[in-house]
Amino acid sequence: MNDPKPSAGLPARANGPRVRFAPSPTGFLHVGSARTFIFNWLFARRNRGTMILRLDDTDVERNTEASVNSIFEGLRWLGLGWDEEYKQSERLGLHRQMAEAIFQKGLAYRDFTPARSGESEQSGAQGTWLFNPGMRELSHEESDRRAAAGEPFALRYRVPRNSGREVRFVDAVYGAQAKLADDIEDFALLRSDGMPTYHLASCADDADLRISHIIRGQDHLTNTFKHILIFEAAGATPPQFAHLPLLVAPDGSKLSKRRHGPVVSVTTYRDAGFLPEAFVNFLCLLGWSPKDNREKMSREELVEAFSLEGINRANAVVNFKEEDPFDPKAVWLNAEHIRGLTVEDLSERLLPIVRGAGFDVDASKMLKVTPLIRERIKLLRDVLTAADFFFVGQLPPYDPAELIPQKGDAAMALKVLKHARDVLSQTEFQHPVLEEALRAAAQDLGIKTGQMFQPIRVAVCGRKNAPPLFETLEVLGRDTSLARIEKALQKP
RNA sequence: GGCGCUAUCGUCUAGGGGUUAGGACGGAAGAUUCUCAAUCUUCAAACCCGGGUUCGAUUCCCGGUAGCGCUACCA
Repeated sequence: MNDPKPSAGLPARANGPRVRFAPSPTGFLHVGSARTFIFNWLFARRNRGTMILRLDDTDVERNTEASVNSIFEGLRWLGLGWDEEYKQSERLGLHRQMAEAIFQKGLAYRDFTPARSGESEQSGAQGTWLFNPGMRELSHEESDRRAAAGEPFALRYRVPRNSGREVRFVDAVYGAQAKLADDIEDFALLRSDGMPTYHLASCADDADLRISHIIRGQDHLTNTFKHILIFEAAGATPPQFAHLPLLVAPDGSKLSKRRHGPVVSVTTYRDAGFLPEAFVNFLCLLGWSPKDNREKMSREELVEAFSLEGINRANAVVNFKEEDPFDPKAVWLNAEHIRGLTVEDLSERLLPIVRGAGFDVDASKMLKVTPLIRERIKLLRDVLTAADFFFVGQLPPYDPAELIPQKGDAAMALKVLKHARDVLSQTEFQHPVLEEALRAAAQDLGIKTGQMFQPIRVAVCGRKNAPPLFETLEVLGRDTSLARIEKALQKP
């Protein structure tokens, strides 16, 4: 059921770049992860490369099936697809092989120190735990003996000490990077239960899958030095790296479910009525720019314009508020994309939402309502508040005072509605005809058109702000319109 | 603490040794209009600080500050 979907865009070339999105299934699909996926996908499509989805599920403790489902659900909604799919937990043999090879070369050592219990870390307030000489310098004999005796151990990379060695790489976004090996700790390759760590598994798979470009969050920028060391120890050529600035909350902190709630989950945007293409567009503009002032861009335009050079280096704020959970620009872009949809397309997307809310509406009715609200909704779900009166038999109660027109009184409202009833009962319910008839009616009564239309609008829609009156009447039809006017006549 | 990264309007960003520092969202005002929306016009709004280099720095260099990241047998 989780089959990779065929990707859109140019077909991949056999010798094109290979990129991967490698989420760890420990939660729902995060907006930051979605953006990373999108940038990888864009890069792959732009360069006729291959997009790979790899579940980095080596943390048995925290992985959940629900999370795997949530990630697929989110990715499916984005509708971008991928070409190959792997699960890290099914490749453990490969990881252990690489660990063993590194160990055989003497570039890693067994660490018999018992694992630190979760909380009690933060030990060396004075300095970093770079390495433990006792374990690092353990003799082969003793190391073998203790291992043979079944004592558990973690396998650690033997990072060069006092060698003056600098580990370097060139990041496509952040430029030349260098770090003294002395500042890199002896990180773990294998846990004492034999499971590979993220660093090992990730590098082993990247090498094995012939990943050419690693495009991922900037939180991995400093980890990359360790990865270079691993690739080197395994005799593999490191891929190219491109780190992405992070998405952060308005206060600059990183987005977290606990602190910021559902706005960090992709499904929240889907459920609120974002168009996937608008959401993708929005995310692209966070930390990347086409540099030509374009904002609204289609998928094709994004693919065409995308390049690593356009990626920015500073973190980007997702500008949400407590009262206003979505970034205003995301909402605006969504409205922009909605307006760009054909009536048929929009109507089809609206229908399930309207039905889901309990309204009994058929496709042809929806198709007639859609053009009246297309420019009035920002999120798909807005259809429920913008067009509800089209879908109900009876209007919910409203304040009769609303029927009174500007600079008018209850008597005028009454006069207008009575006249409207008479006119509408013998007018063809068709937009231009209705307009002509009602304008004439206003003239008859010697009032302004606004004063004429407003009471009718409220009587028929139950509110002051609504789509244009004549189109609305046409869609509503004579029976419903007259019944509602009749009902309004009982009110004041 | 150590190491690394970053710094242009409130937010997303363009730019780059000499510019009226550009665009967009949001905000304000106005036009249009049967209300709302859409659309159009206008306005307010920014180069973190301090030193250099230079005839000239927002731009280049250094320092500071602030923010973020890594510093787990998480990823």
